[in-house]
Parts: sequence; C-alpha cells; structure tokens
Amino acid sequence: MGKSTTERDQGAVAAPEAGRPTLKTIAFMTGLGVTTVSRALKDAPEIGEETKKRVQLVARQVGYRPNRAGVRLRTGKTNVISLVLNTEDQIMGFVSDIIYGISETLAETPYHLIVTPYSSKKDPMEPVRYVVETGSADGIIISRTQPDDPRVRYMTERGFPFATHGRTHMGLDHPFHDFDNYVFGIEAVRRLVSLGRSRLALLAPPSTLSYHHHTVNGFADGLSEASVTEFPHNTISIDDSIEHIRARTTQVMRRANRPDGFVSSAGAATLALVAGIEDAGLAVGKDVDIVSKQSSKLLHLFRPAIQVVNEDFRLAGRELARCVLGSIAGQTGPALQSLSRPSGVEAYEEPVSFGTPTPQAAE
Amino acid sequence: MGKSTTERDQGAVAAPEAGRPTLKTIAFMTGLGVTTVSRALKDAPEIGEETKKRVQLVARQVGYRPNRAGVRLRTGKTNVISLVLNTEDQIMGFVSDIIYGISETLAETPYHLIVTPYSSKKDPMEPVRYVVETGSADGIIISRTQPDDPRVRYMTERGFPFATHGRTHMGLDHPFHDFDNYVFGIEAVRRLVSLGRSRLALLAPPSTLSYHHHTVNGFADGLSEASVTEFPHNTISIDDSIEHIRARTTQVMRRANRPDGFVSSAGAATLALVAGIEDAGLAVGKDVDIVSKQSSKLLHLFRPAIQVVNEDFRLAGRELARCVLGSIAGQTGPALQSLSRPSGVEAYEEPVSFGTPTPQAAE
DNA sequence: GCAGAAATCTGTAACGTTACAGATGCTTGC
DNA sequence: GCAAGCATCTGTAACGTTACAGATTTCTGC
Repeated sequence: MGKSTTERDQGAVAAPEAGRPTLKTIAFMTGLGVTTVSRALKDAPEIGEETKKRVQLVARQVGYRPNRAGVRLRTGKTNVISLVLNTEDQIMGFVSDIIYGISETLAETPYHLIVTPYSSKKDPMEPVRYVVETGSADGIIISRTQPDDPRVRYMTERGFPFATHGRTHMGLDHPFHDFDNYVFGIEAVRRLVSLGRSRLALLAPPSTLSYHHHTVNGFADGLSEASVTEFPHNTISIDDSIEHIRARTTQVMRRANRPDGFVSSAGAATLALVAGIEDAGLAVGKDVDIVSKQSSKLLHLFRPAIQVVNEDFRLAGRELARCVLGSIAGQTGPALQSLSRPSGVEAYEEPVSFGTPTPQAAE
Repeated sequence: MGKSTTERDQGAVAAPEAGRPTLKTIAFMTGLGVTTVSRALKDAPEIGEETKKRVQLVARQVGYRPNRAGVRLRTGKTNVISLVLNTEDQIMGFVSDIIYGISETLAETPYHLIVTPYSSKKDPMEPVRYVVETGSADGIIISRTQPDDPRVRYMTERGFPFATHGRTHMGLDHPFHDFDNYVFGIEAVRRLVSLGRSRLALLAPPSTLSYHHHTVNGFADGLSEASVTEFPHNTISIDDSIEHIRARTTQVMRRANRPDGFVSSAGAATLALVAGIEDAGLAVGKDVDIVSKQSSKLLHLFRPAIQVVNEDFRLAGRELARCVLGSIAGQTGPALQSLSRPSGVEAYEEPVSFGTPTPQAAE
C-alpha cells in the first residue's frame, strides 16, 4: 500500500481514477508531472518538442477537455460571453439571428454564450452590474444603445470588455457594431422621392436610442436634399404596440394633407403601418409608398409594393462577437468598430461627430 | 510575520483581502470558521440559530455571492441549463420567445441559460454529446423532437436531466412540454368545415418530427369526422423555403380540383402559402380559407381572413424550464409533462399511445 | 575537469467551495 | 464526580487548473 519503490518516483502522479480525463490522467499516462502536461498542452517554449507532441497526442486520444471550473477558479477567466437582452423587445425575432450570428463566431473558440435577460420595466443597468460584479462572463454584448448610455459608462470605468449593438456619442472609444441608419434614412427618402412622393413621414425607433438619431438625421438630410417636406409622425415609434401604430396611422391618413410616403425602421411596425393605411381606405404602392427595413425577408410577401432594405442581424451577431472577443484580448480602436450597410460590412473609418455619421452613401 | 499569538487562534481565518467577498471574508468578519459560514448560509441544522442569523446578515451586507467556479469545481453542479438550438431553424423567431420564457423561470433560481447551437447540416447529437460529456450544464432542453429520438435515448441512458419540446414515442417516460397539435389539427379542420370548405390540404411540419404526426392525425380525424376529403399537399413542409412553398402552392391551386381550405402549422409558411394562392389569382377568405398557427400575432394584419390559432412559445419556455429543473431535482413522471392548448397549459394526464394523443378537445 | 548557462522538467500553493471527520464545551443522568 | 450525549463549531482535504520558484540534467566554454 506504500508508495511504489521505483527509483524514479518523484514525477509519478498518484492515481488513474476513471471518469473524465484530467491533467492528472494524462500526467499518469505519460509519466510526466501535472505542470508539464499543462504547459505542454499550451505549447509553452520551455517544454521539449517531443514531449509536447507526445502529450498532445495522448490528450487527443483520451479526449481531454480542460475543466472549465478549474480554469475559471484558478485564472478568473470564464470563457463566457453574456448577451444582455430586453425581454419585451423585438417581435418578429431578430434576436434569434443575433444569437445565431454570435454563436457562429464563438463556435471556433472556447467561449460559451449565456443569455442574460432583463425586463424593460426594470433597470437596464441591473443585468450588466450583475455580470460585472459577479464576474460571470469575460465580456458583454448589449443592444438598445443610447447616445449617453450608463451601461457603457459603467463598463468603461471598470475596464470591463464589451461591445454595443449601436453607437454612443459619449466621446468614448468603445467596440461596437451598427447598421448605418443614416444611410438608410437618406436612401429611403431618395427612393420615395424617385417614386414621386413628396410628403414623407418617418416611423422611427424610440427617441432614447442612438439609432433614432441616425435615422432621423438621414431622413432629414434626404428631405433637404430634395427640398421635400416632412410630415411629422413622431408621436409614435416602432416600439409602440401594433394596435397603437395602426390606429394612429389611420388617423393621420384620414387628414386632407396626409403623407404619401413612409420610411419605417422595423418590419413588424411596417405591418401595422400598412394596416393603418388600409384602414383609411388607401393602398400601398398607389396612394402611398413605403420604404422599410426588415430582418426576415417577409415583407415583400405581405405587400409586394413595399420597398425593403434588409438588415442582416446574423451578420451583426458575428461582428459583435468579434468585437467583444477583441475587447477581451485587449485590443482597442477602429478595428473593433464596424458599420454595416445593406450591401455588407465596412470598417468604421473616421470618428465623425454624432449627428452626421458617414455621410457618403452606400453604392 | 509569525502567527498571531492570541489565545483563540484556531478559528481565526487569515486575511481580509479586498475584492469580491468570499466565505473567507465572512468568516473573518464574524470570527467563525469558513466551514461554519458555508453551513450557516445554507441553513444547516447543526449551526446555532443566532449564528445563522448573524452570518446571513453579514453576507447580505457585504453582498456575498457564492463563486460559481468554486461550487462547480467542488460539487460538479454547474447551475447552468443548456438550450440546444438548430441555427437554420425558424424564421420569424419563436426562438426568442422560448428563450425569454426559460429566462423568466430561471430568473428566480441560481441557474444561467446557455445557448448551444448546431447547424442542421451537422449531427444533432453533437451538441448534446458535448454538454453531457463535458458536464457543461446540469440539464438540457432540446426541440425538434423526433418520435424515436437518439438524443433522448442518449440522455436517458446516461441519466442526464433534460426536457424536450415535443413528445417522443419510445416508451420512455421523460419530461416534455408540447403544444397539442392533435387538437390543433382536428379543430382546424372543424373550423374549415364550418366555413363550408371540403377539399382540405395540410401544410405540415417535416415528417421527421413528432408533431408532424400529431398534426397529421388530428387533421385526419377531423376529416373523417366530417367525411371530408384530403387534398394531398405533402410534398412540402413548413421547413421548406418560402419560395418553394409559394411556387408549389401556386401549382396546386391552378389545378381544376384544387383545395379550398388549408391548415398550416407555422406563421411564416402561411405567408408563403397565401402568396402562392394569390399568385394563382385566388383570394383568401373567398376562394379558399386558411387556419394557421402563429406565435407572433401578425397574421391577422397580413390577411384578416386568415383563421389563427396562437401558440404561446414564451409559455413553452417557462414550462420547459420548469420541467428540466424538476428533472434535475430528481423528479419524474407526469408532473414534468405538460401539454398546452391555445387556451393554456394542462397536465399531461394519461400516457396514451402515440398517434391518438389526448383525444378530448379543448373547450 | 568544472563553473555556469541552457533546456527541460518538477512540486507546491492557491483560486472558493463543501464533505468529512473530528474537536470543544456544556448538559444530563446517576 | 464523571461518562455519555448533545449542540456547535472546527480544520483538512479535495475538486482541476496554473503561477511560481525551484530542481535536475545536459551542454557549453575555457
């Protein structure tokens, strides 16, 4: 029962122990020390070439996978990304696409994706604070970004890695991915104008969110470009209920000097918009034209006359994951900032002042 | 530098150490041993009442949160639920609703939700095997359940807790939540019949999935009830592309003896169906009626004439989380099995043979 | 031949938690 | 007075990993 009396007894690791293989298992099998095995598996320079090969071979053979709890406890690294989501958000699920996009990028890494939801009735800071304070993830992805976002401030102050879906205008240089809603706004107006429309209304995102402003600015610049007037439709936003959007739109469309063109920032809201228009006895493509963003490609089934602009949320997910991984790796700057257009993703070039982002149009 | 020479030196814990509070911190503050603190926080009987109160007070004050890695390493318990998802799945995002539902239930527990995706091009077993083998979660939720599902067999054999969205017919008694698609099928037919329709077609889920059979059986029983004929439309399923469904439907609707009623198992597919019908120059609510399931409440905006049946995926998420938690807690049997109807959830009463589930209709 | 460097390997300790097997002191019974 | 029992509390070890500070051996220069 005593220790084996073999002369080379020092390096010998105690027990084989069935179950999931650990470093100890491999150490036992190779006759090496646990430390050596650990270092060998991460290709450390102070381990002999042949030893590394041998260890890595054995590890592969037995299907070794580092124990996450062990690593996490020792190093503090969780290998987890947290996606913070508003649970009242987003009917018609662009959420699943973002998740799939993130997953695609994370698939080639040791990272897992955990979803941390919050109710919009509660404090949006709460989930962020939870993750940061408990260290339950290495990085956070947030959406519904605001121009002056307390979450961004909080994480920046603490040096906690994150990426935002949407830009801020806080003078902070942080990782983000965003759809260029300025371009969307201006292009949408151009398209409506080219269809002969001249009294244009915008169904915008809620005014608390950054992309509200981008969209509004693009829309406004489009209007002045063509010397066309805006029809104010800003008592509602795409976050309002279907019923509300519908009813309000009907009201508006019954006025004498009603709008003849709409720009809508969300697919589901567009459905309500169309319903409201039709409730007023008017027809899309005839009495009125609509340019709408959409994530799923369903609007043209709904009313073929709707002009659609696709926003690829799976792409956004991939980009956001890339950004947050970069942030975790300590990178900063423009490499972690990107804008996407209907046509694709582009690097975010010059940090322009908020309000006139990337004035050049997509082509 | 030597140990303090206070007489009562035994119980004294070494250092305060700034940062996140641990058991050690509380032990130091209370003058108790780490073990005592640990036991006190979980209300163990061998700890004095007053001590427990004191420890719990201090813990609350300093905002103590057990270190997940520590617990996980020591006990093997991850406090994680894994949701396994097919990334090609489900346009129009019922996925987000399921996630939100699960989150609602998990919110009151220490559990986190991690999303483990797989591509449908790959082996659906792979993510399940990964989670089970690496022990990266305490329980798994799967969807796209098949009548004879290898994942269910695998997890059952290994005694790994799980819940399925959808039933199996493997003679295994496992936790599940399901929508009663038999009732949907039969009720859908009844509704079409009551609208005077008699040549009915079913746009069903793919035949590999369990709920295909439930739906088909309900549909068939509805037909024979009313002595109405089926119009075979089974070369396509709701998993086919929008374009494919649309084109195929148009073909079918151009035949002389075309169907005059449709039952559709998914909202997005219904959009394609309608497009196909209209491509053939026919109108929903006039030439043809449709009864469709939907998760988001958007179909009535699309074509008000569509008869809709709502499937609440947020509810499904809540139920699935409840089931898998029960499974983790060692529960078994009917308490972890539930069916939902448009009207709500019901316990799954008698284990009926596959093919004739819960024949009583919702009322 | 030998000091010293280089190359390669090693054990120990620690991360925070809990199972386990005691300790300690106070009652109780007789 | 004291054994036995009880109520409370305790330290140690272990989960799997890695940082650290050595060990050991071999190679080099002179």
